[in-house]
Amino acid sequence: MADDLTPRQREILDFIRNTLEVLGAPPTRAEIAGAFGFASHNAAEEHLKALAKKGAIVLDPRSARGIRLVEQLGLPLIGSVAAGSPLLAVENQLGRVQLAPQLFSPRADYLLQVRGNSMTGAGILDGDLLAVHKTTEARSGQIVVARLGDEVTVKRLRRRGSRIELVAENPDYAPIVVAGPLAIEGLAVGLIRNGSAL
Amino acid sequence: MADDLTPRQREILDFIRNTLEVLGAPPTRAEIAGAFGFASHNAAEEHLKALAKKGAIVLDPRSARGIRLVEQLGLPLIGSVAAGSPLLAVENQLGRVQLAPQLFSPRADYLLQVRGNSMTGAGILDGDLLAVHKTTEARSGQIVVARLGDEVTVKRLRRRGSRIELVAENPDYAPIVVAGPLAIEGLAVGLIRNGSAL
DNA sequence: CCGCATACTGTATGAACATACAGTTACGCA
DNA sequence: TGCGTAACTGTATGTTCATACAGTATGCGG
Repeated sequence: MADDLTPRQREILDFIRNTLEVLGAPPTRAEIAGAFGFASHNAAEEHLKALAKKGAIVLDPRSARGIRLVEQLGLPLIGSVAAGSPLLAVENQLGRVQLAPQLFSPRADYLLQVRGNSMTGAGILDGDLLAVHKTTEARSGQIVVARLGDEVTVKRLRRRGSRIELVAENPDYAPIVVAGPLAIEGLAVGLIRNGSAL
Repeated sequence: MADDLTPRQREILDFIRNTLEVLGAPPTRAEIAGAFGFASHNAAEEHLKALAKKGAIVLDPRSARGIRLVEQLGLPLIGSVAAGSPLLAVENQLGRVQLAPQLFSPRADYLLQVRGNSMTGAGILDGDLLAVHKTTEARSGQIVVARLGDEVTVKRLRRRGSRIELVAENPDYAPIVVAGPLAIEGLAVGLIRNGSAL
């Protein structure tokens, strides 16, 4: 969907890329119009809308120079999660990792930096980046990101009849039998290990 | 001058860096004020002015999000110089090279792509990028970028009494005795050779 | 030939932004 | 003790920007 751009739209996209490199910030509508000789900056606005609809850019509403190239968007990297805050809250984000979400299946929505050794048996080590697909549904046997009260944890989900367990992949950790409210935040769909952690 | 920042100014600079990475564009004054809890965005404005005065950033006047980090500014790369145009005119710039100007001493102001073999004896080959410090003063024996009428040339400056010569470092080229107007554009302070030219 | 998409001109409006000026408080320096 | 600088609050102003609406011209698929 992001590939079927018209020649003109491709030119606009290239101009945005170029402005980003030369100026260090995305262009305004007026700058686009100026560069292409448009008499009306609305022409630029409509090109941007078309590019946004086709998924090439994301527009930040009412923000000056609020144009973002999807190609350099990457995935948000979530570090330790502050108690009570939504997983994807800005204060939990360590930054962004340049990575195509489609590399995983289903699509990864964010990366979670794993803490602890409870999943070493599944090859998930301390410090690894876990690619997570945001969903509330998971089947038994899948590795999930779950929230137990204020705690966010990565475990394997087990349904035994009506009983739900979160099982660690490490003999040192006992399975957690879910009693209270269990919120599944997402499904593990991949893993990234930094060279220095090998 | 860009290093003697106060702790607070360093925090602001870090926030700009972070915003640039996370958002893809520099922050506005309001965003800075919001992030630091300032009640007045003028506090942000003054920090930006201080950072600009100390050379850490460059402010683009009246431009939304017009903050540029000097550290990622790089040096302009000058290619062939169009007759009659100022050396640093935009049409002569091939781009920018990510390089700390302080790498050279005195500080390099731009890079000039050398054409021809007149300075091979000094180890300056065709295609090399010559780091140039912008100045009009040079001592005898120094390698300078000089303008002779419409021509821009790189040669070694020689003063013999009242006579001024521009000497090539290649036996195939005869020294130029300066008669007409000589404008010294700059002083060679370093050299960069691209791997493919080795 | 009609409808629809692309690619614009021209105009308008309100919110976002940069930026100046007048103060205040605290701290180090001479 | 007084002065300069850093780090703010509070207010104000005008421009920059995003963005909507009403048109026009062209080409393409049905």
